[in-house]
Amino acid sequence: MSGDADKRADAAEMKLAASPWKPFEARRRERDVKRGAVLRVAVSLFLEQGYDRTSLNEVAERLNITKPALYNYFRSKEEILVECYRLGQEKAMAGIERILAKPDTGLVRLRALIRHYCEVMTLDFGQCLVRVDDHVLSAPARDQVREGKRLIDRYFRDFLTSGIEDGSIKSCDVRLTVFAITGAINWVGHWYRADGEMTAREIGDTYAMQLTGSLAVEKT
Amino acid sequence: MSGDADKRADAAEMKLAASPWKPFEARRRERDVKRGAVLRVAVSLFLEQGYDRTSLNEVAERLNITKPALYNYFRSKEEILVECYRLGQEKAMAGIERILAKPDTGLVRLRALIRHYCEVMTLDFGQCLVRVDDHVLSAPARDQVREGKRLIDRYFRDFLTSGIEDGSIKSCDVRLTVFAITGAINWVGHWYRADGEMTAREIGDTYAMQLTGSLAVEKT
Amino acid sequence: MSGDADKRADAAEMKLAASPWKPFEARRRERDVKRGAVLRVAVSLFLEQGYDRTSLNEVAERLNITKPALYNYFRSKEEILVECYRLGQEKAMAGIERILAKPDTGLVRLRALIRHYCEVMTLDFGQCLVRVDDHVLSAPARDQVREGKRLIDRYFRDFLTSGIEDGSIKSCDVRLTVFAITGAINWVGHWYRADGEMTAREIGDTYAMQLTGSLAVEKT
Amino acid sequence: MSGDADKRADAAEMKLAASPWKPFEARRRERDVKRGAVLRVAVSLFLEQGYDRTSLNEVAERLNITKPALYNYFRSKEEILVECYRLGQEKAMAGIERILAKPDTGLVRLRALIRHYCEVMTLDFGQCLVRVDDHVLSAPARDQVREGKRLIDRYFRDFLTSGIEDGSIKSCDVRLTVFAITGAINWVGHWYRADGEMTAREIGDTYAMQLTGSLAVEKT
DNA sequence: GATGAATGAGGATTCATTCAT
DNA sequence: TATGAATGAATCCTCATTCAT
Repeated sequence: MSGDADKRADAAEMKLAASPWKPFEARRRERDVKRGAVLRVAVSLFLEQGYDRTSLNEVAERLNITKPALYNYFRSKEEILVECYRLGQEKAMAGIERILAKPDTGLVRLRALIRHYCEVMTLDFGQCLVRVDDHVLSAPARDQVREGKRLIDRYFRDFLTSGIEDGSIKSCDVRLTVFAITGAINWVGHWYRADGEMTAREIGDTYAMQLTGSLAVEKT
Repeated sequence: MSGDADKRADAAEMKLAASPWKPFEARRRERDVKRGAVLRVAVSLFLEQGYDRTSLNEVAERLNITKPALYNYFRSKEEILVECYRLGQEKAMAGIERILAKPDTGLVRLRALIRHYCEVMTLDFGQCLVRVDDHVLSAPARDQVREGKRLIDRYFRDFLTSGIEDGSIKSCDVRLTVFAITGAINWVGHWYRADGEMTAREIGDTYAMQLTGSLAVEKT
Repeated sequence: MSGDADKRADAAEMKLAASPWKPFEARRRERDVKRGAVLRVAVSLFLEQGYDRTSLNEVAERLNITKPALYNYFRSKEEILVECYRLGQEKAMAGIERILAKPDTGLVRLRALIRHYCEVMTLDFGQCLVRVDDHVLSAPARDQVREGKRLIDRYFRDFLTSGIEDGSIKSCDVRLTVFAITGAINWVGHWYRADGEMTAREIGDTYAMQLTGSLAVEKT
Repeated sequence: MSGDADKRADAAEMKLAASPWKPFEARRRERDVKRGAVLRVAVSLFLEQGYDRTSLNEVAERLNITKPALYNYFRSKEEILVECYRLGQEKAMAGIERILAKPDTGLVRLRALIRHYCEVMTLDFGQCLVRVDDHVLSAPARDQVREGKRLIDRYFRDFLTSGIEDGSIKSCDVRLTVFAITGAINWVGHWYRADGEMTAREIGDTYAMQLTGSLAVEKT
């Protein structure tokens, strides 16, 4: 029965026994796990109490480590927040890439984006994007974060514009319309409760239709 | 009948009219002016840099006074912020009262409220409502502020509901719809620039129609 | 019926009517009354909360005036305290002078002083002497106050010494004995309560005998 | 039998014995030493200048550290003072326990307590009990401190009472007598100078006899 | 990798005191 | 004489960050 599997286990054991240093890969993995844990705890506290009111001590305490230990994973408190923002934007971008992967009318894409973004807004990292004021960041970090936000915003605009061009969406003031849509769905990040009556999916589906209701060109 | 006594009374009245009251009134007026100036400077800095990043020193400096002088007008930094919130809410409520003053359908009222709220969102005190995270407040102050926010929200809900009842608005998920509308117009507070291409009025007019576009019952 | 009384009233009225300035004497008297009121309120607060924890604002508030008004009667907070000390010492000295006025043995005088000092310790100004730490004073003021305390202490010592000389008191370590006596009666200032079970007089009578019990030369 | 495994275990044990425990113990010890140093410096300054006039900066300066470093050892200035009080009370209680350890008449015990308490009054932490006004403490801290004072006072009362019961002390007004005794010896904390002519022991011996002179039942 | 200790910077708040009115 | 306003000084405390171990 035993065979390769056993051999591999043995090898692993020997390596472990032979050296107190875990294999390189494992160590990096472990490190990433811890980094992730810091971010999850941090973002949750930032949302709960605000960035400035959250001390690194509190973050560390919830992780059962000490404050300076955090500096093994992040260079500064600001870097932690920037990472939180980045993770939120990454989630958003992941969806956008999926949408871009297959050809569709602007309207369909816009609706898909709304649906996706609503789901992002139900995640801590997503809410971070709209609930933690980026004024707390230094100018360069703020610029970087805003650049990310602008990038996402541009897809809303692009999808709307291309929808008008391909005839799936009525002509309208693009800028104002995008603001209305993003405003409505950003707001989800403020009122959504995991234990509420609507799931992220339901909210997304509803808003996808409702927010584009008066934009869609009627199919005849 | 009259005589010396009267004369003395007259003299007193004149003196009273001329002097002891005016100074008092003037004093109070001057005080209120200064209080107002503090609030205007403060809210502007809060929006610019965030509440926690704004020190009372900065506020005082811009007013050409010293930090402790602020304590003549406010008991604490928190009280300053609470007043800013209150002023924003007051502006909103003033419009609501005007709307309530004359009878109208729910749809008309809702549109009027959107228009009005958009204008509020172009004012510093209005933007304060949506751009300064109320987590910086102590629990009791926060409760008070949130109560005010809820009050305003309720009118959106009321107008929408009564619109459905009076037939001017189509049946819909009230809660979600109100969130969409308020989200969209709260967002104005984030992107509006006084030197932008659209006036407050134009934004309000556009949103009043656009955000209710798919809700309005078509007149036949 | 009326007569002198009326005339006097008239005269008073005329003076008042004729000039807004009250007669000089009356003004000084009024001023002293107010000064006294300030001191009474102040000492009471000092005892209640400690000197440093008592702000002039509190003093003023209890008098229904404003803080700067106090500066009409005193040059500084310190002066207020110094006056309180002085009044306490004055009370003590008044008794001492009465004792010195009539010839008596050292023992009788010492007992009289104990009785008297116990009563002083039941007054606010008296308690001030032992309950308000004179460290709060500037060096010169402190020296002045301490000089006063030393003066009083010296009479305890003098009476004791002369009692030994005149044979009414047994020989003993004067310094230590005086410390024991003054310690015991100063302590009254800490525990005495006006609503307690013993009157100032009873405490004084008891201590006068008890504290000199082992000192008195038995009469045969 | 044994071999490499054993050797490794031994090595581990030695390391454990030699290093991880010692550092820990040493750390804690060092920490306690520093905490103690803070308290000694603090109490000395409190006595010298009064609590409110002593800034944490001064305390830190005398220790050659910076102000915030103090917060590694104490949570607040108040906690420092409370600890000072506690140490003083601890000294007093230690003596009381020694007295309680062996059976004796009330008179003997009372005299022993007086002797002991006099010595406590020559220590900074002891003087702190009577020279630092506890009004500077917050209500809860004050209650705690006063509870400690009451505890000690009770032993004076108990010893006196039991002395009356066992016939070693004459009947007397217990409350007033205890006040006289404690007043006299608390006062030691105010006038004692380390460089004075009497040692703590001499003062204690003298007071132990003198303050109970008129109370003791004559042995026949 | 993790810790305890220490630091420097900064901020809100209090308060005695002064001054123009 | 009394007041409102303003000030400057001082204090406690918090916190991100660093460093030796």
